[in-house]
Amino acid sequence: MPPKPKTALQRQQIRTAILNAARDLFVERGVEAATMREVARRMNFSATAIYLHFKDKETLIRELCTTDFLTLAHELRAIETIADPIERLRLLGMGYVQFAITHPNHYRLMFMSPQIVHDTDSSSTEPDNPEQDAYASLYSMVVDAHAANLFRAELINPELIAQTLWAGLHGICALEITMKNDKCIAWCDLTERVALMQGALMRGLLRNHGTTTQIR
Amino acid sequence: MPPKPKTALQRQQIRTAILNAARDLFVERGVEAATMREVARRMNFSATAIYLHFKDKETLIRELCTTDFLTLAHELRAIETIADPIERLRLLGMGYVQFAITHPNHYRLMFMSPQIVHDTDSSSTEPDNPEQDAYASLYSMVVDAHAANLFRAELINPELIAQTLWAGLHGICALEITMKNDKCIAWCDLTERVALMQGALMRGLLRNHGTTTQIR
DNA sequence: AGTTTATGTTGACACTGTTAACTTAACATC
DNA sequence: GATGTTAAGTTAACAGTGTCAACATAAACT
Repeated sequence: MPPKPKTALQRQQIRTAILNAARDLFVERGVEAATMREVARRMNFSATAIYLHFKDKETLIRELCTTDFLTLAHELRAIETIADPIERLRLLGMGYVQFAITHPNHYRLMFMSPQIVHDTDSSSTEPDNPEQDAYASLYSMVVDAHAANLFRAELINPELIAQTLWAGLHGICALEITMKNDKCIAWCDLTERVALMQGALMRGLLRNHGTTTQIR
Repeated sequence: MPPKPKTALQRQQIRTAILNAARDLFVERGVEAATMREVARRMNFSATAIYLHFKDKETLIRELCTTDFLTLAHELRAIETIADPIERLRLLGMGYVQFAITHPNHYRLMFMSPQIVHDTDSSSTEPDNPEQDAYASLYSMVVDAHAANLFRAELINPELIAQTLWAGLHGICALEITMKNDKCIAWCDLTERVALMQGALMRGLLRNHGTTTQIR
C-alpha cells in the first residue's frame, strides 16, 4: 500500500468512499453495527486509517446523516412551489414521514439520539444543519399560513404551531420506527395514522374547521 | 466474602439492591453509563456476579424500567375515577408527559430504543408489560369516549384514535428529551406545547368542536 | 465425615474506539 | 543527486466493555 501525497480531490474521494462504506453498514444494521474497524476492513485500510479523514466515529456518522438529510431537504424544495399553504404543509408532512420510514437509522440518529451540544463557535464551518433546515421550511410555511389568517384567532405564535405539527408527525415516525414490531399493540395502518394526525391537527388549528379540511 | 445459601427473600433483596444501584447510574447518566462492572463495583461484587441474578445487561435495565413504569401506571390509576371522559383523557396525557420529562432515561429506553423482539413464548412469566399497560388504559378511555358518541362520526376505529393521541404526546416528549438543548430551534414552553397538542387534537377529533374544548 | 450445591471470584475472550510511535514513499530544496 | 520534510498509512498498545468457563468456598444434607 504505497502512500502518495493526495490531491484535494483524491482526498475528498476517499472521504466519500469511507462515507459510503459506513452507510452500507449503517442503513442495514444501525449505528453500533457500523464499526470503525469494519469500515476500515471494507476499505482495505488498517483500523486506524479512518481517523486520518474523520475525527471520530461520532463525526463520521453525523456527517453521513447530515448530507443525506440535506439531499432530502433539497428534494422537498419542490413542494415550496405549491400555491395552497395547507396543501403545501400536508405534502411536506408526507415527505417527512416517508423519509423517516425509508431511512429509519438516519432518522433515529438525527432526531432520536442524544444530541451533541453543538457549541455555537466550534469549527465555524457548519452553518446549515439539516434539522434546522427542515424545521425552517416547516416554519416558513406555517408563517405563510398564519399571514393568510388561516389559523384560529387564539393562535398568535407561529413557532408554537410549527412545533406542534412537527411533534405530531415525529410522534408517528418515532413510534413506528421503535415499536412497529411490538406485538402487544395492534398498530393501525401507517398511512391511516398519518392522515388522521394531519387531518385532526389541521382541523384543530385552522380557522374554518369545516368542509375544506376533511378527515379521512 | 462468604457464600451462604440464600433464602428466596434474600435473593430478591439482592436483586432489588442491584436494581437500585443500576438505577442510580442509569437515571443520572444514561444506559451506557450504567456499566455492569460499575454496578458490581458499587455492590462490592465481582464484575460477573451480577450475571447470577440477571441474564444480561439488557434484561437488567429492561426490568428496571418495567417496574418503574408499572408504578407510574398504578399512580395514574386514580385518574380512571374521573367522570368526564374528555377530562380523564387530558389528565392521563398530562401524567404521561410529566413522567417522561422527569424520567427521561426510563422513557428513552422504553419508547425510543430498538425493542426486543419480545417473542410470545419466552420465559412465559412476564404477561403485563408496562407499555401495553399504559396504552391499554389510554385505549379503554378512548373506547369509553367513543361509546359516549363524543368523537366525530367518521372516526369509527378507537384504536386509530388512541394511537393518534399517543403519537401526538409521544412526539412532544421525544423531541423534548432529545432536542431540548438544541439552540438551533427556539423551543416554546413545554406546557404550552402540550396544551396546544391536546387542545388541537381534541378539537380535531371530537364531535362538538366548539366552545367546550378550548385551546389555550 | 463426606458429598452436594448455591454463591462467588479469577481469568480470559472477543470486541470496541482511539492514541502514540514507527514506516514509507513522494515531493522540495541545497 | 543527496538531503530533508511531510503526508499517508501501518502496527502496537491502552482502557474500556459485556460475557463465559473454570475454579473456590462455605453452608447444608445424608
